[in-house]
Amino acid sequence: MVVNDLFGQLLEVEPLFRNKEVMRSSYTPDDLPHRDSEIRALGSILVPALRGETPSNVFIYGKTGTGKTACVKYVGNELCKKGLDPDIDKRVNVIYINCEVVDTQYRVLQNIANAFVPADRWSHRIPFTGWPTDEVYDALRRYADGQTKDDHEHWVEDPARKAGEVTVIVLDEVDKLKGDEVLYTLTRINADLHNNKVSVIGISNDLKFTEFLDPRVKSSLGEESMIFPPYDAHQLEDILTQRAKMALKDGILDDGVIPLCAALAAREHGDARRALDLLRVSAELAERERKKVVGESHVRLAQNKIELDRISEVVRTLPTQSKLVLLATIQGEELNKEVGVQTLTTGEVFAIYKDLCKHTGCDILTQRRITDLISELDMLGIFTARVISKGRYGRTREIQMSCPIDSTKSVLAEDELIRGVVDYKPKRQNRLL
DNA sequence: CCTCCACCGGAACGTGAGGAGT
DNA sequence: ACTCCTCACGTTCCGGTGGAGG
Repeated sequence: MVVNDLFGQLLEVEPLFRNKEVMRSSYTPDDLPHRDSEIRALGSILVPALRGETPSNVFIYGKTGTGKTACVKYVGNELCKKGLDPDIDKRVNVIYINCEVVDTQYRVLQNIANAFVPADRWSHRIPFTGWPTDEVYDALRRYADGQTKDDHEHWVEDPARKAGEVTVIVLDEVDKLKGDEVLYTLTRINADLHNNKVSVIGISNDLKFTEFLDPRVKSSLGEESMIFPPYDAHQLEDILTQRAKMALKDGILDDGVIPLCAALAAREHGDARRALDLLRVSAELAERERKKVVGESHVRLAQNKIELDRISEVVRTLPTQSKLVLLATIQGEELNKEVGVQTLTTGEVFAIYKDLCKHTGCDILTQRRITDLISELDMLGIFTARVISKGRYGRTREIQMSCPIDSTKSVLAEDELIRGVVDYKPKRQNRLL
């Protein structure tokens, strides 16, 4: 049967959203609830920029979804705006780099330098490869110091800029950076500048990150440090209410929806991103059902969907050997269920795993290695493995799946190597007890 | 109280891929 | 083109261990 006017039909669905972008975590709202003190603190650290003095470098720490990035972006914007005020007239450059995307020394320097290149001078941009790193640094230094390239590619003082300008470089997720030389270079760049100043803001969700840093970097980056605490359920409610007002049409949320989203997200270390995702997915699900109102049931569904998507993604990107271990665990559990036993041990998983390797032609890793792979899968939350002692019968890990078996299997079946053995029936081991 | 199972998990080392320096 | 280094992934070796059963 041919579907008549497929998209026409789909478009007829009454949308519940007014503006979905607002619900994405990348969106920076004009008002950040419950972050006044952090915004004030950051503002007072950066305010010297408006007097042409160098603000201290700042290191910001906080778990995911605590508003670090949003606050920094917000304060950065305000800072730029205020600098344009004719009474003040101090240009401030705020350059934002996400180190998870831009993770090498070269690319960080290149990105920062290119932020100074005006749009009509596109050809002056530094290529993403090809230059020696120190030349990129030199270009960055000159740009930051108020120079620019003329039509003949010579460095000249930029007439549009004045001495005393401050550049704030924001390095989000600094812990993802490969090597700390960039940090060393950037925190010391002021020694090479004559007219202008640079200060660095590092953002991380890993508090231990600084332990591994070169002590010199550590002290200069940590001149000031800030910690963003997680939101509690009430604060999350306020955030959700504020965003929902902008993103969703009026009166489409049941009373319990926002508190429920907030409570669920608060349980997971007060992650606002998580709360917003929950609310957005809930509304999407309701919309797909062509409902006019989002109910608590949609939130529950959304939570399952998010968790399922996460697991699927993790399983999909697992290395082959880990997939085999996971499959062995699933099959061992199914086998045990038939017999009415509930504990699955490392030894059993390893035995089935060896069988699977033989059938697929994969190398068989040692049991020691498999122990580590089992720990990793445990950490990823795919199953739980805890060490127990069975007295006379030894000490081992007790492994139990903690995600839906059928959907996990179908994700595993996407792997060509494994597809042939997903429905393999392992032989029963001779087991005591 | 001691034994002894069946594995845990630390340490040291080997290997190959990929980057940086020269 | 060359070496050197680092890193991820695995192996080998081995001391360590909670508690049921004797």
